Amino acid sequence: MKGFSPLDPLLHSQLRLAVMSLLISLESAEFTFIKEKTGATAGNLSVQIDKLSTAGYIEVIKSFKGKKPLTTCKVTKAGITAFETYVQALKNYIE
Amino acid sequence: MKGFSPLDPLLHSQLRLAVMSLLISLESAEFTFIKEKTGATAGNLSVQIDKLSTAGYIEVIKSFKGKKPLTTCKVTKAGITAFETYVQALKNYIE
DNA sequence: GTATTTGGTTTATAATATAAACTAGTTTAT
DNA sequence: ATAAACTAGTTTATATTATAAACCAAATAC
Repeated sequence: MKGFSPLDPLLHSQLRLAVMSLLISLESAEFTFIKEKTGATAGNLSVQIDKLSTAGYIEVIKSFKGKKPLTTCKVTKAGITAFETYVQALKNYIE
Repeated sequence: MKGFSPLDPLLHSQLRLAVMSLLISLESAEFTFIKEKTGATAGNLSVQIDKLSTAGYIEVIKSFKGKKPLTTCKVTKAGITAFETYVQALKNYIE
């Protein structure tokens, strides 16, 4: 019978999962790009990126593109591992 | 690029997803059985079953086993469809 | 009889997600 | 040069969700 191992609550969120999914396939991405691709509001995205960053799942790099502030996100080793673990756990639920 | 179609919030919950997963493979199951398999507390399970039932994803049948109350859950057609849709959407995030 | 267990439900609290309001600075138009 | 509108976010407040604690009624065990 199935195991139903716990699902990392940090990843079990539509927006955070989408962000991680994007970052894993792209290595790194800009805030505005992620915002577009996910359709999230800036506020929500800012909060969720902060959570992923605090958890050490992503790295947030603040710089400037010309004179405008630029926030770039990059997935970390820990983030990739967590994502893979989450996906494996999920499979117990959906297969 | 990936689509990130929305994930049915009713199914995007660890416990409710586990309940649906169980019911889909077993057709129907008793409250106590689901409680054991999922490791949920009775209170939490009661609430989540109620939500799935209100949504029409499961049918809840109340009867008696001898003299004790017996709650049996059965997945509905709508529930199966919703689950399948959820799984397809999820694949955009995790593949 | 009374204490405990079974099979739950209801209600309260904690956690999360989301949106609205705000900050700081830039570009554009007048 | 200054006001209006835009970019790129952050902070804070609110709504929603998840979870747990407290409760209830009946049955069984002592």
